[in-house]
Amino acid sequence: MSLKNRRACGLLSENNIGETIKVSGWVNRRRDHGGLIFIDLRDRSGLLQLVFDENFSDFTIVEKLRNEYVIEVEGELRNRSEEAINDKLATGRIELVGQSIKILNTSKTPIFDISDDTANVDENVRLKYRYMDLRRKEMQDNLILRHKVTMAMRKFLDLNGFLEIETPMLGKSTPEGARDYLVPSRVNPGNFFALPQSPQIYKQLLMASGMEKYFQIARCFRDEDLRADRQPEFTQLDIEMSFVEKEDIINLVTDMIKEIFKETMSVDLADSFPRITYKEAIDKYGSDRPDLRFDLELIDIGEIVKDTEFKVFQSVLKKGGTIKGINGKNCGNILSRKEIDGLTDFVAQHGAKGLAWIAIREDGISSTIAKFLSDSELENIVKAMDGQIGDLLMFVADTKEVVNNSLGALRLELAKRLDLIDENELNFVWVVDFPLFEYDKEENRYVAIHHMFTAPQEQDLELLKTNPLEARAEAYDLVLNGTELGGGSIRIHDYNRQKEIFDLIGFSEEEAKVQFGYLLDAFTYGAPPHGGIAFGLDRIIMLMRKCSSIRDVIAFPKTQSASDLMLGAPSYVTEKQLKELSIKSDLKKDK
RNA sequence: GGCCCCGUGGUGUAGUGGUUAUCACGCCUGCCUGUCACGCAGGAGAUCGUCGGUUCAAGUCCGAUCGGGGUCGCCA
Repeated sequence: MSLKNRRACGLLSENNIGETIKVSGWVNRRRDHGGLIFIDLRDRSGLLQLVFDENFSDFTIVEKLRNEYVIEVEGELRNRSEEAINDKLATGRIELVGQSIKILNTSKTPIFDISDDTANVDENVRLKYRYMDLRRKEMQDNLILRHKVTMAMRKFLDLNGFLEIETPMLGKSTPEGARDYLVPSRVNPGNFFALPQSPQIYKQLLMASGMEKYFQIARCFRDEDLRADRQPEFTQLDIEMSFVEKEDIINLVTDMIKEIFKETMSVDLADSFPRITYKEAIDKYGSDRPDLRFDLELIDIGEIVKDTEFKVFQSVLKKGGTIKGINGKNCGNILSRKEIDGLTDFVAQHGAKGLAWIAIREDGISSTIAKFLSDSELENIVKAMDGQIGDLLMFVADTKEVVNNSLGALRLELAKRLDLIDENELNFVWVVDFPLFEYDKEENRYVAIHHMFTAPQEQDLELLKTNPLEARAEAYDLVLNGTELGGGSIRIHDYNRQKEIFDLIGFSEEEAKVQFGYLLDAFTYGAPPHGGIAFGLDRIIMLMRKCSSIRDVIAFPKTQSASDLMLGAPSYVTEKQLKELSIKSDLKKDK
């Protein structure tokens, strides 16, 4: 029997009844009735029930089959009898009667159950035996969707005139941004390449090259600590276009996202996504990636208590801080005193020194701070926050940053506890009008919020000279359910403008030339106006598949300590290798 | 670097300082011709992550360490 003419298990149907068919795959499960054995055969397309009875010439081979053996079987496809139909299976109305069988490979007893849909196996084990984990249907579906999404992206962008262009992995370390992964250069001792944190500069140079419309499904590397949605290497859909304005890019990628959801999940999204300014997002939700599936808005009560006697509020306001509250609807009834104390610990993780609260009860107000506030202040606060009986009003008074961070996080936490989130909703929002800079107190200078090639908004150009922190950028982020899917900007394409920005973030002319001379040069040879965006592919797939970590949509991900449990990477290398690279380690080797 | 959680047969788990360390699935042997989480009978399988401490006695308490996860910092 040759491997040719193999059919896909999951694609067979009643249309194939009576045909002699060859299938091959893995033994998903066997049911041995003595003189009759059923095998659920699994291949990538699905499951098919095979039947063998004791009259079959190679029945002794069938008796030896175990889970995950790889077999090839030829036989006749037939209808199951009425009572034997299994509605849970796509191929539940048919079965293959085995007429010949060959064991292509045996398998040790699987470490965990491949046929079980639930991934309730320790992630350690799954990662060490990743090739087994990836046999599970859930994981196959994740990678299949990922494939479909990238295909849809390529198709959409191709139809819109984009060129897919590869850029180098071995590039140059640049200041700002994340920590680089470095690669030593053997032929240039003491010199290092950096793996790209993103193809940002390359794609701008491609615009200077006249490519006009570029995209790449690009691997990016950042040597920072890991999270559920952060891996040291991850994939971006990277896009850049010439002769465009912000609206062109927003419109294009809105259409692309719609197309992707339609084509891969048959989901119809709205024609356009709502927009929110950065300022409004921070003011109302305490985050630049607000989850708008629920309300729980932050309310500033600074104005109400501006003349308060309450020392804590007084001193915060005097120092230019902020006092905001959030109304935990009905929380007064739901949360115990202990749980409320727990929320205090929760906001403390985000820097808040305390969580003041006012519980509105049937019999009046219960509060940690009521005694420090006047009746009218109290009344106005309750009114401003629409406090009803049963509500729990919670407040943080601190610097603007701490207030927004802690209440933004509390908002999400409350939504979870109060079960306010509709898991099936797809809430897209564009966040626009980001500031160009923020102030870094440690380094005592401005730093770019997006990156230093982002163009300022036309009407804010004057502010660059007077009050740079007020200047807004021509930048935009696309947020889905509180996760930043992607972000981009219109770039600077003018030599002097770019120098001005470098100057503001404290780059000397000298330094700018050394670091980015080639880019500045490019601007002097007719670089077109351009802009673009980049999307986190892993995050998109994670959200589409409702996974809790991008590890589940990456074939071979790394653990939180950035290691690969299957390969045992990273690992020590030989002294000879290091020597060739002119590298010395100051760590004691323990092997 | 900080905080929090987890680590017990192959897998998932139970386990008030004193048990022969619980149960389910899986595995092995035998039986079984319509199952699909097949069934029935029997069996094997655990240095309780590692090291140290407290104690007459530690899976259990304490400390350290290793591994995994969540999160803050960090991630333009």
